[in-house]
This record gives sequence, C-alpha cells and structure tokens, in this order.
Amino acid sequence: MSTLTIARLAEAGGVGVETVRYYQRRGLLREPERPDGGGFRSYGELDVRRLRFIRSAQGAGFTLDEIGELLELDAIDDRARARELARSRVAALDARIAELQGARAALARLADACAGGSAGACPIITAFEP
Amino acid sequence: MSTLTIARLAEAGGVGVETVRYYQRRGLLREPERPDGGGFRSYGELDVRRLRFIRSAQGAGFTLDEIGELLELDAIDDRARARELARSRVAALDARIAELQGARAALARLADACAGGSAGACPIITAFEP
DNA sequence: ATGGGGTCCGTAGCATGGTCCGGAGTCAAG
DNA sequence: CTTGACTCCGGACCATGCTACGGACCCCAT
Repeated sequence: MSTLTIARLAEAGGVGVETVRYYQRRGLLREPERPDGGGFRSYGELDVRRLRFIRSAQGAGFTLDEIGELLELDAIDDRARARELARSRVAALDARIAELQGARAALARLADACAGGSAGACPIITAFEP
Repeated sequence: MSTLTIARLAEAGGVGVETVRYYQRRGLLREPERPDGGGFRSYGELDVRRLRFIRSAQGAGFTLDEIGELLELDAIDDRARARELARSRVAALDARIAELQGARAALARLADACAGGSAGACPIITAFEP
C-alpha cells in the first residue's frame, strides 16, 4: 500500500498542508504512525478517503464539529444518531437549496434587465424583492 | 412617511440593533439624518428596503464587500458591471446548488441505509464517495 | 422634573476555518 | 557528506460577520 507524505495527502484531498495539520489538531484526522523517535508522518489510502469525506461533508454544510461527530458515529456505529443528523441536514439542505434557487432566479432576472439596452433603470436593490 | 428608531429598523430587517450599526460602519447603510447636535437616528422605508436587500443578497452568497459594491453600482447605475456580477453569481449559485443537491442525495441515501434494521454497517464515511 | 427605557459611541471579544512563521530536524539524490 | 526540498511544531495571525460592554446621553410619559 502506498504511503504518502503530508504534502501528497493534502494534494490528494485538495487542501493545503497546514489544513491537514489543522484537522489533526481538531481530531478529525488521526495522527499517523511514524518511525519511532519521530520522523515524518506517513499516510495511506484510508487517510485520503477520510480527508475527502471531510471536504464533502463540509460542502454539505456540516461544520467541522459536526463532521467530528459524524466520524465518531462512524467509528462506534451509532446508526440512530447518524440517521438523525443526516435527516436534519437533508431538511436544512432542502431549505438552503430553495433559498439559492430563489436567489438564482432573482439574479438571472437582474442580469436580463440590465442587459436590455440602456432603457430604464437597473433595479439592483429591488431585484430581491418579493 | 414613517420614521423608525434603530430598534424598529432592525426588527423590520430581522437583525439586531448592533448589526445595523455594524452595517453603517461598513458603509452598507447610510448614516441617517439626525436633529442637529446629534440625537437619535431616524430611518424610513428606504432604509428598510436596503436592509432587506442586504440580507437577501447575503442569502445569495454575496459577501458584505460584494454587497457594498452592488449598492454602489445601484447608486451610479453601472449596468455593465452589475450584469457581470449577477451573471458570475448565477454561475456560482448553479454550481453550489448542484453540490448541495449531490450532498442531499448522499445524505438521504445514508439516512435510508442507516434506517434499515441493524443489518450491515452504516457507511457514513463512504456516503459521499462517487 | 424625573425616571426608565431606548440610544449613543468606541472598542473589545467571539466563532469559524484556516494560514503563516521561523528555527530546527529529516530525508533522499548526487 | 553535502545540499536542498520537505517536514516538524507551537503559537501567532488573519478574514468574515457579527455580538457584547459600559458609561453617557436623550426623550417621552407621568
């Protein structure tokens, strides 16, 4: 199995080296084994997956604390709580998606209105009004 | 026309008094006229609209700096730039909406998987994997 | 005219999620 | 064995968007 340096892990996860160290400090990534006496960290495929999970979960709107909890749940296999978190996040996502779709529509209208020659005003402030 | 105190404006906009003052410091809301010598601020309907615009634009993912620019553009009626900002935000919103929809699907799957009795593991970490 | 609640102000602090620093140690190629 | 790139570490610092503080001031009702 491949072993990665911290820079290669970071790259694989699309983050910076400092971010990996930060996640370790936060307890989101394990402290990898090292040649005793302490040389460089060496990572494997599992770390990459975990790191990618963190980024995806962030994309889903989880905070790092919540992600920590998810990882914990995964470790202890607490399905009830996992379900609960997943469901409440689905609801939050639905609300957020709807909000963004509304905003998208408003902005598209605005862009259109502002595109039409020089006739009339370009109503930026009223763009979001109901 | 109605005149509002800062607390009533804040309430109308769904924010706190401190937030209104903060937006004023940031230059997002005008400094309203006051009885000379300096008494209390008094606001009108326009301020409410502006404040609501700020909140909506925030919901659309604009930063306060960008919102400042939008308000500026509205004032000077720079339609080209406004169009540009609106369009690039529409693109960003489309991307973000797609991301959230993917996350939503992943989480819904996860909630389902974790709901099914106690058979098999509850694959939290792999929930987001492609 | 007085009392209490709202308002004033600058400044400090908080929460999140990183990002940077600098000096020392480590590793691998030449 | 040297050199140069990479890594180590703790702690300081940053950006965003608020939120709290505290002492003075104002305003209106009673």
